[in-house]
Amino acid sequence: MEQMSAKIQAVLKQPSHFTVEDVLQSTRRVGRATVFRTMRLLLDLNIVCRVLLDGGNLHYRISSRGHHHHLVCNDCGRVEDFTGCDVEPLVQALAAAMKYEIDGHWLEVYGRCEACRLLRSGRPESQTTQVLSQ
Amino acid sequence: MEQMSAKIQAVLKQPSHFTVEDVLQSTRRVGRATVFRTMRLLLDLNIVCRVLLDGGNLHYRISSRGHHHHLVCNDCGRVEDFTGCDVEPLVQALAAAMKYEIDGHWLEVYGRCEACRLLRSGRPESQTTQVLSQ
DNA sequence: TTGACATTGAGACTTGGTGTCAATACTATG
DNA sequence: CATAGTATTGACACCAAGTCTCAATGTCAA
Repeated sequence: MEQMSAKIQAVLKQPSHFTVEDVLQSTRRVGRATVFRTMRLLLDLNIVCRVLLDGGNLHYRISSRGHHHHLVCNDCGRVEDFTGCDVEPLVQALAAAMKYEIDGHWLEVYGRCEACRLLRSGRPESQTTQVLSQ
Repeated sequence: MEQMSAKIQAVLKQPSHFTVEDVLQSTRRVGRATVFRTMRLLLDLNIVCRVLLDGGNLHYRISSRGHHHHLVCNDCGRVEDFTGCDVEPLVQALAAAMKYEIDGHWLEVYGRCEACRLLRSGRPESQTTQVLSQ
């Protein structure tokens, strides 16, 4: 269990968000299974979380601990956490209306960050603006 | 393109939510590729949508057309659409705060429906109550 | 009839993830 | 220190979901 810290260090050095494949690339000599095992562990420990990118790909991301959501820039891929989410009252109302007991929810918001918006004027065209949830 | 209607009929006869594998089971003699192609088409046409189940599995579901979200019962797997979602103001506030231009969002809510809640007293134990987004 | 084009199914391939298992590393404990 | 017992590892086979390719078949219009 102490051995693992090296790998964990490597994982934590990853940029904003990444796939297991990215981790494998950057830390040679670590087995796939080990990386997946480590990711599962880190997920359980709330040290990383998963981001559902527009288009449906799941990436990993160093988590800001605790319940939060993601704001994803579809152009540059940047991901921001936001914690001050006011979905709770909404979810509570829903629970009451539908007579559900709510365990949790999952919210991702997609758009374009300021930098990308400013750059956009002179850009060829944004590839995919189609949103998953439609 | 007219040929496809038979397959589409078969797909539309599926229960609440389903996987491509389910479709393959129920409509013998249709190729995997064809089912995936058809699903993609139906997604584009907003005739089906995808549901992210707790645990991370993506299922398909006949869509109630237009923007909506899902309320998923983790016990029986029942899925309810809800359209009157008031996420918009929240998303707008977020957009302003973060200076993002918002394209869309994805929201799933997980819990236990009334029927399952009533049944629960005499039940062994609910297997996984761990929620994706944590 | 025939040629152009669309649609299909088989099957290879990719990606993300799990399960198995023998080999190695670590940790007592005598 | 030797060594038995347990944990962790990496290689590899496997699985599920989805895409790509391609030859075969179907459809349609001239």
